Amino acid sequence: MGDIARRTGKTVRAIHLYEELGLLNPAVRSKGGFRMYRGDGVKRIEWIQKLQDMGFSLTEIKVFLRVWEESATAPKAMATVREIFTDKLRETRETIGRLTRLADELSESLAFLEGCRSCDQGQHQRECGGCGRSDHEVPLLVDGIAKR
Amino acid sequence: MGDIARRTGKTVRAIHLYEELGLLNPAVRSKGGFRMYRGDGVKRIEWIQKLQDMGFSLTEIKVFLRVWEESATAPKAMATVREIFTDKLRETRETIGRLTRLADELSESLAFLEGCRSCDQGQHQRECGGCGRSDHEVPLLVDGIAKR
DNA sequence: TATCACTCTTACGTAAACGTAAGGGTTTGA
DNA sequence: TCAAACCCTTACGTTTACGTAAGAGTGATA
Repeated sequence: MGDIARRTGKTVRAIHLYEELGLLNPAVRSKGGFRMYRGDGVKRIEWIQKLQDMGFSLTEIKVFLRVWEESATAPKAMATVREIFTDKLRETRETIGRLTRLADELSESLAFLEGCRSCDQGQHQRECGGCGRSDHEVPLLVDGIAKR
Repeated sequence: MGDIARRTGKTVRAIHLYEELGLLNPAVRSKGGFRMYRGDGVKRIEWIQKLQDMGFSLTEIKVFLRVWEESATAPKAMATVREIFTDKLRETRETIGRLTRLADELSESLAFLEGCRSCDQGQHQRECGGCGRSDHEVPLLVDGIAKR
């Protein structure tokens, strides 16, 4: 157990949870009741991890597996998987787009803040945003700070 | 109140929460005790929203504001802001990188799944992953499903 | 066989960001 | 002035993905 936990970077508790939720089939037990995992288990846990990274919740993963199990034939099963992955791919790309725009905003704000380097040491913080030192408008990310 | 809530897309409860947390200064009240907001308030809420989108928690935003308020001089205040934004920009780019890699994996998996279209209607789902129809290895995203 | 590190089950705890309900005033427009 | 639509405060509820503690058994090693 601790073995697989270390190898997957998950805690023992987390792995127990996955089993409780039905994401991971109960492992073979030693006579004493200890869980004994093999490669399959590790792969499944890494799979779960990847889906989590992509933004799937454990509940969604559960549904994923149920749908899979309920698909009788192979082509149907894989068609379902394709559908799920296609959706997630679109979603992931949207997220990347949003984050890219936010990164751009951050860059712009940082560029604006460069102008603050030439500000008087004596200026009080409350003057920020109203100094008129820059030609550009104060970006929302900066302006929002000074607002009450 | 409902007015500003609609305009920012937040719920009344959320805005109350921001005030409770000290992210939003208590608004001017009507004689009856109703909160009356103006442009500043809206801007602040939009600012909070943007930071949330970038992955700041409300607690982090709180710290952000406290640090700002404690910076006596304007140049110091803005230097702090630069630092926070620089960190977040790096972090955001890392996230974009991770998501991009995941999107690539999704694409690969989808490409692999294309091969499943030519699968026999009669094949049972349990055969999936072991059909040998593809030259490529089964990607983890697909292989993990069949693992127990 | 004694021991020490592990593991088991059970079950309550936690942080985030609100949701929701209760009981009771406030605005405003007809 | 009356009703409908809002808003106020207080406070408990909700979901997610585990964390943590308790009490007890297990495995491997010396």
